[in-house]
Amino acid sequence: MNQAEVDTTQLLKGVLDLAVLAVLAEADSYGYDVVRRLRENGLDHVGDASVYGTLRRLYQAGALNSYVVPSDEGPHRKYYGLNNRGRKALDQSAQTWVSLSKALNHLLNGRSNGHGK
Amino acid sequence: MNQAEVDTTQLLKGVLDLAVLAVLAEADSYGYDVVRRLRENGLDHVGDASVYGTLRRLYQAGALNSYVVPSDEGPHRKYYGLNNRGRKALDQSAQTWVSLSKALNHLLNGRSNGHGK
DNA sequence: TTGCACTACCGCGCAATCCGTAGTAGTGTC
DNA sequence: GACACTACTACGGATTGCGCGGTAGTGCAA
Repeated sequence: MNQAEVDTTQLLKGVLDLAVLAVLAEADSYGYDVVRRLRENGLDHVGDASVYGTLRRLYQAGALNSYVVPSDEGPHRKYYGLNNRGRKALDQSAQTWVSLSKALNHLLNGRSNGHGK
Repeated sequence: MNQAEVDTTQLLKGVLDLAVLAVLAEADSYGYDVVRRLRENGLDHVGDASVYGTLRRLYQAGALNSYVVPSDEGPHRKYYGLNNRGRKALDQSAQTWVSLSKALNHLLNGRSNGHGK
């Protein structure tokens, strides 16, 4: 409550889309698996519901196409994959990210840090 | 509306706190000036209301102290500065940021990009 | 005087989105 | 029948940035 630190949650807010897009760029995938890959890549605290939500949003935005694949070891899987729009979106988002990322790092380095205990 | 790109707005959501903290780490400042510095550093689209809000939130969270300085060329200025808590918060937030930033970049580089345009 | 621009700050309501919890459903195992 | 794992969905809650508009003080020009 009275913590002033930035919460991962808040950071994730703008970044999840990008992360999911990036994961899907590697290979088509379904929700459950996306969550796993995200976690393997350092996004530990991602809730599954967030990912499913993101997936659906991106799909509705026209960035993904999807197809259902019956699974041999569980329920069916709803695969998602990038389409043209998705790739463009990834490209743009990546740029936006990089530019903001640079700005932030610049600000953080502006600190005359180094006397850090 | 039907764009799938990441909006700067959403990215800012998690980052504004950090950015403001970083700016204040350089030197005490007041809202109007923080906005200016943020913009000079690449955070172009920051609304002033967002900054004032952030400042107040951080202050209420106990990360900042503030004092009013009468200005000779306009209204008074409400200065804000980092205190101990604020520095710690900045430190922690910066770490969180770096770690997420790394994860993201890792994901983005995972792309076999490079055939760019 | 009146009007305008600039500095400086604040309040309100909106919209977006991530989370936690819980629920549904299919399969396999004990 | 109970449980675990896979896979997806629904719902309400909380946070937070934004746009718009308002209040004030100063200085300049007409």
